[in-house]
Amino acid sequence: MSEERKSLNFIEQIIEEDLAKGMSKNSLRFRFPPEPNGYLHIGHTKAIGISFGLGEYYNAPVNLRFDDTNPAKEEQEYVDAIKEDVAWLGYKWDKELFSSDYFQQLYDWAVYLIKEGKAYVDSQSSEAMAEQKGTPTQPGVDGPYRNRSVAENLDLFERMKAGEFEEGEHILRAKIDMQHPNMLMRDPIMYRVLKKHHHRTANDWCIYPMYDWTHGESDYLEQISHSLCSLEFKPHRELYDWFLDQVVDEDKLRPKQREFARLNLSYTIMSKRKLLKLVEDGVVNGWDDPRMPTISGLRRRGYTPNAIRKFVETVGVAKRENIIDVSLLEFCIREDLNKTAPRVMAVLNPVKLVITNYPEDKVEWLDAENNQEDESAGFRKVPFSRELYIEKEDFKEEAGSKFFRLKLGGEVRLKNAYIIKAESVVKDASGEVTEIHCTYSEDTSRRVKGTLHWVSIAHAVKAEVREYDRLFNDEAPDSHADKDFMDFINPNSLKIIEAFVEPSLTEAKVGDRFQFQRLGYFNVDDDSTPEHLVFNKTVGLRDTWAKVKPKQNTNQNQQKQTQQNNRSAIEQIKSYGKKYDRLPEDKQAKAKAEIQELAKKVSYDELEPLFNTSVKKSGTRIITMIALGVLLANGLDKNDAINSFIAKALDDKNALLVEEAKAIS
RNA sequence: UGGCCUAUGGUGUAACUGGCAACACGUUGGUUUUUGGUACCAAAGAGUCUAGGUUCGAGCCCUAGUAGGCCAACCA
Repeated sequence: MSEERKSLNFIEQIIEEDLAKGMSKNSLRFRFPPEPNGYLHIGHTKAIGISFGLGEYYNAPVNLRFDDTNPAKEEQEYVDAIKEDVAWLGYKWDKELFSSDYFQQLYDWAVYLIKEGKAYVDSQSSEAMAEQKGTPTQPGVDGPYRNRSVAENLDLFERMKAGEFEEGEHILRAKIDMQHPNMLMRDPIMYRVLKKHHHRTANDWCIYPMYDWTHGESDYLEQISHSLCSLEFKPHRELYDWFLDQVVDEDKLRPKQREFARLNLSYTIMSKRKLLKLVEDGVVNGWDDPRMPTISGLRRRGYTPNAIRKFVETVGVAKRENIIDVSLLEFCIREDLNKTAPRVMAVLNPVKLVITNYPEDKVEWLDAENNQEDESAGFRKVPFSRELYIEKEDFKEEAGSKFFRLKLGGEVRLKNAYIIKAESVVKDASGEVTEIHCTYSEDTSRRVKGTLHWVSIAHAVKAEVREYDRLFNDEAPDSHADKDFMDFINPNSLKIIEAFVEPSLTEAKVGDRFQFQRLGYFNVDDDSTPEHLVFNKTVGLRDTWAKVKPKQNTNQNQQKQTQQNNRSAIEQIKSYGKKYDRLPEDKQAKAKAEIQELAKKVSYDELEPLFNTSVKKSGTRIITMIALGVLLANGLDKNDAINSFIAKALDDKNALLVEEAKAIS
């Protein structure tokens, strides 16, 4: 019995340390603080997963706090959508709170700061203030209003609150240090006048606190123990702490801000602003378009909360910039759906197949297993008849032995039904195959290589299938300085197909998820009605055949292959270097002989760069030495570079290296 | 007067705090299979950004570089 040690990420380690230092487990408290100015996306699921995950792990409360300090951008619609998304992911928040709940407290504290001489009203234009602020490499200078009297500041601030001034006339700033190396500390703005309707406080306020002034104090008011946010807030931490210093009571818990790297996904964008543009420009059909990386988009696409939570868990938490491959997300949804999605048959790109020895008016209702991964899923009936549809892709008149599907004279199994043999084809004027004529045999026990899905033409139901491709053609569409992300939009991200599905699907409900056998996972779209079924392709099955196909009929690959085999001798020698000095003696001797053989094909110019190999990589230096020995034996003259390489090796700690160096010195 | 952060296979995250660089995805083989899916087995792929240093021993500690990121909204 050995204790499994779960490796902790750096945030969990911080918490464990705090706990070890005496913090009570009961005082652990987290929060997820979205601004209600847009829809949540896959990037947010990481932040959600971290804070709510910690809450579940430590059985600690997690607040859902809407950071609603900018009425110009925020709307109730977004509050509702965010709540729906977080709930859908399966997380339960302790309290639903709003930064606007604290407007009065924040105001009172601001007045206190003014009285303490730590805040003042500035009455310049934003341009003038920006100029005084300096740049990251240049210090700022004090503005003309910095030393207003407390009385004057108090009077002005009260009048700001009373609505006596227009937007932009005055602001309240903290008085810190205009020369501070951290620009956020150069007298940051605490309040601005905004004569806007707020979705919760309506017109009660016309001054609104800024993020920095609000966030830490809100965390403190809620007694959040660990305030987790993404890396770009790191520079804010100093200010977060400064603001906290002004108001904290020593007896109360003082929140800690810690930062993690945000999630980036290849081929997608994560900025609310850019996502909004896709919606506004009609590139997609709304925030919940199945191509969108929003949670609502993924939900509509057929993703499950389980899959998303698994994904977030798998990507981990660290501090380095990352771009996660979409294939990981796809793996997570396939893994979940494989276990849960009922299998059905649907043909997306049909060709007619006639079973000539099957009676014309006969129909059989055959048993089909709903999900072989789940015994409790049971069976259903599917109708079989003389005329079927199969996928065009599944038939070729002639094909090689690697093609497991139907070809003339060949046999395949029809899933849940019989084995058939293709006898002949009917073609139209252009030579296109319009019908495949087959014979069937009722003996299903025989082994045949391929199995095809199918639908009975007479019983098939027409359905609209929406197939999606990535929205962008570039791996990181918004990371190009010289190009706009809109330049990378994939014009073919949506393909609408008229498909034929088995009749059991007429009973499918909006949101139901299926595996269309051999094709992928599909769910019933919100637009679907019993009269007009609409499916979204969530994700395809893993398809190793698709990878094999392009390789055939090009010998480019073969050329590549031979190039690989001819992979320069020097490369092969280098690969020995990695392990050489760790090899057992007999294998080492063998490797040495091999290296000496290969070295005959190596030129000095190829070898010389290896002289600079770092001292640590002794293996590489040894194999270089061996190869060099061969070159010298074949008549190469020693030069300065060679001499110094050998000299250095003779002084090395590695005995093997010294030995090889001695042999040729 | 610049400050701060980061650097480990193709990708992401580990390495019990100085002791054989592991796990997952992906890739390549193979076995099983009424899904070219799933499951299972195996392999390839990293001397841990560079150069020094400390140490019996460094991915981890120290020094100096290099590269990338963040910070100059009355946004969050």
